[in-house]
Amino acid sequence: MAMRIRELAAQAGTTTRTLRYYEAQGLLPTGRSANGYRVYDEHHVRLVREIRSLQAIGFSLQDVRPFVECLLAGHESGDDCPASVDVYRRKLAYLERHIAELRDVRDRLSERLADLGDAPPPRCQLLPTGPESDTRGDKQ
Amino acid sequence: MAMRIRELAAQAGTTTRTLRYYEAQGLLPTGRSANGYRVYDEHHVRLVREIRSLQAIGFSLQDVRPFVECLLAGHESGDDCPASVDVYRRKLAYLERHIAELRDVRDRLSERLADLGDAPPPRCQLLPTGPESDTRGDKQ
DNA sequence: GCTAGCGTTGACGCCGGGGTCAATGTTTAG
DNA sequence: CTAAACATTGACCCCGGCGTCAACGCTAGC
Repeated sequence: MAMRIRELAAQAGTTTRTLRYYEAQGLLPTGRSANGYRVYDEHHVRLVREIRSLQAIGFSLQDVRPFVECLLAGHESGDDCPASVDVYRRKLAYLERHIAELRDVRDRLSERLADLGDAPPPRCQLLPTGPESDTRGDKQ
Repeated sequence: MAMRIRELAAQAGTTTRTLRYYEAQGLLPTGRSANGYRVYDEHHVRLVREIRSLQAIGFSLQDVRPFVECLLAGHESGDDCPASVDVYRRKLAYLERHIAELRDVRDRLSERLADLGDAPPPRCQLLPTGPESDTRGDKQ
C-alpha cells in the first residue's frame, strides 16, 4: 500500500504543499525511497485525516501535536494519551469562555439595534464633512 | 483644542502608529499644519474612540468604515446610517451562526471527553514508532 | 532521445493590525 | 549653539497555514 505524496494528498483530501508543511512542522514522519521521494502508506492516510479533522474542529497545528505523538507512540486513537486529553479540556474551557463572550457581544449588539428605533437622529457637525472642504484655519 | 498625533494617541488610548495606520486606511481624515504635522481636535478623539470600541466588540477595520463615514457625514452617532445598521445586522447574524457552531463543537468535544473513560485502549502499531527506527524496505 | 508528468528544495506572497527601526526635519528649552 | 523631544515617510517584521512559482532531478512512454 505504499504511495507517494500526490496519492496521499488525494486520499487524505488535501494538497502536497500541506503534507510537506505538516512534515516540516514535525507532524508527519516521512520515509524516503531510494530516489529521495517521500513514501507513505495507509497509516499516514489515517494520521493526516486525524490532523485534518482536528483542524476542522478548530484546533491549531500546535494543538494537534500531542494527538500525533500519541498515535506515533502506538496508541490506536490520538486521544488515548493524557496530553491529548489535556488539549481537549483546554479547548473545551476556551470554548466555554469564548461562547460566553460572544453571547455577551451579541446581546449588547442586539440591544444597540433595538435602541436605534427609539432615539431620533439630531444632526450635528462632528468633523468638517471631509478632507476636501478645507475650511480649517490651522495657523496653530 | 488642537493637538498633534502623540496627544491624540494619549487621549484615545492608542499609539501614533495606529493613528497613522487608520489614516492610511482612510478611516481618519487628518489636517496638516504648515510644517506638515498632523493636526487633530476633540472630534478626532471621539472618532478614534468610536473606532476602538467597535474594534473591541470584534469589528474589523473594514466593518468600522461605514460608521466612520456616517460620523463624517455629520451624524451624531456612527450607527445613525443604514450602512452601519447593516453591518450591525450582518455581525449579529454572523455571531448567531458562529455561536451555534461553537456550541456544536463544544458538545461534540465534551462527548468525546466523556467517552474516553469507557473504552479501554488496545495497543496497536499505527506507524513505525518514529522516523529513526527505519525498518522499511522500500524498493518500491 | 524527448517530452510529459511526477518528484525535490527554496523562496516569496498573503491576510490584519499594527510594532519597530532608520533617516531626516522641526521646535523648544537651557 | 546644542541637545532633547517631538514630528515626518518608508521599510521590514510578526503570526498561521498554506498557495504559488522557480529551478532542478527522476522516470515512463513513444
